[in-house]
Amino acid sequence: MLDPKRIRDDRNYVAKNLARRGMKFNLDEVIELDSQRRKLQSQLDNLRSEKNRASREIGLAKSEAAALSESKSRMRELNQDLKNYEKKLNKLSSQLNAFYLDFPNLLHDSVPDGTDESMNQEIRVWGEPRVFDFKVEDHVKLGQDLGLFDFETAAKISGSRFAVFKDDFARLHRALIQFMLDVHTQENHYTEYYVPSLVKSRSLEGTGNLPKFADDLFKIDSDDDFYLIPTAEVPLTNLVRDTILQSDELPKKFIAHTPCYRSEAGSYGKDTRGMIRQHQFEKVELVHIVKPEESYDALEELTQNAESILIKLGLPYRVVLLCSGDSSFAAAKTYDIEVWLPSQDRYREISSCSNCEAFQARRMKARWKNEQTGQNEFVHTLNGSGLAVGRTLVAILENYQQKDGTITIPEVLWPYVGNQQVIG
RNA sequence: GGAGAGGUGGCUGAGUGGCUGAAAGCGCUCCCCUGCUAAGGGAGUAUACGUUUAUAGCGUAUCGAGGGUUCGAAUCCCUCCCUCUCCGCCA
Repeated sequence: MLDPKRIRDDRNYVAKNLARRGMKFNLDEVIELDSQRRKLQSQLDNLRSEKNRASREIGLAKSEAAALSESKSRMRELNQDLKNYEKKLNKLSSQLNAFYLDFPNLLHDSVPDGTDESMNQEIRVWGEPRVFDFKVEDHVKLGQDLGLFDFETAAKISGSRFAVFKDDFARLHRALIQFMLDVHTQENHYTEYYVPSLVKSRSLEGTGNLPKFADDLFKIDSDDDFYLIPTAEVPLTNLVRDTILQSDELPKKFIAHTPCYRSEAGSYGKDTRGMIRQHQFEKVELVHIVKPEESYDALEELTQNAESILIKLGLPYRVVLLCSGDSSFAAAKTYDIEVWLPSQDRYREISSCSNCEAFQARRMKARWKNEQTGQNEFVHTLNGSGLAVGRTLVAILENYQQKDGTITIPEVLWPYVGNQQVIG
């Protein structure tokens, strides 16, 4: 959510910035509604003030019957007025709120203009894509030939966009999770959390997934208002919802491994083969809660933390800065990390690291006590994958494949798979 | 699922219809006193919105949430949510 004060005080900048995302937003209406709301509120406050004063007087002059009945009739009038004003105010407020929830975050000035993915800016490249002296296979063929992937059975059980791994792949998959958690907690100083995979809509509203992107989510069909999380960013960031943190508690660095569930509505035909795009996948998620002045340093740190996993695994990747049109709703600035996939002869997203500034914090009332100003101010929140486990597995299969169809396991994982060095 | 108890400020905990945004204690901050330490004295210490040059002042709202009774609700009534205890069931 944007700062309502900023919308009215700095409307030209806000309008220009929102336009960079390539969408139309009705600022004028919001500003008009907001000014109506404030006017109405102060009228209402005045009425309430009068009411409070009158009822205090009645309390003091309880015995004088004449004054009493006069006051009481005045009170009835007042109450009638109050009801009307309250009704109006509620209506206005919910209208306004709907607008506020609908606006995406303002983009940081360093974000390049652009309409789509093709206009993202390459920031750095790490590693050399391996040169193969044989025909490379994609992860699906590799896994199926080794008998360790089973998409048909997955489809039987759950339909399309699900996977079944077995044996060495199941173990490698688990090992990756363990490895990522260990690196981030031990070397990068994240605090590990175990969190719910089912969350209330309020939590999703806090991160910006609701109300706008309900179609991307799986909702539990019960009376409980539960959704499956699309990412651990949701429960992790909501750890600080409705709190006021002391300045010495910041920065906070959270990590959790969770399954992630996405409906992938609207992605029909995209990545239908294999396990690039699944309804369910595992992810290790990083979240930072920081003071505003530190958030852009934190974004660099977070991104490098995610990159460190790929470096250790020896997987070539690049970092791109998302352009205005490709940046997500809650983000002010996002770096995607893309890993090299030999079968596709290109880089594919494996992590997305975003600074949401105060956007999520304002929605979830996550604040800190700024001792300099004596004020409670909104924290900045950041999140990034560290990494998407399924896609990491894909990258390992493809980049470490050998001519005979077997897979070499990266050395850093050996301790996690009983020193196994080759699959197949 | 059955039975019961309860949700008040950073914490503990008073408060059953009227200057109660809320006693008291603890904690915390500042000041005073004391040679250090300990003890003591005083002041302050929720959040949001509106108004405002103002982190001054003023107004309003908030005692789990919503609704109702009343001139007036933390206090009475209803609904819901949550927590705890015991029993059952289950991972």
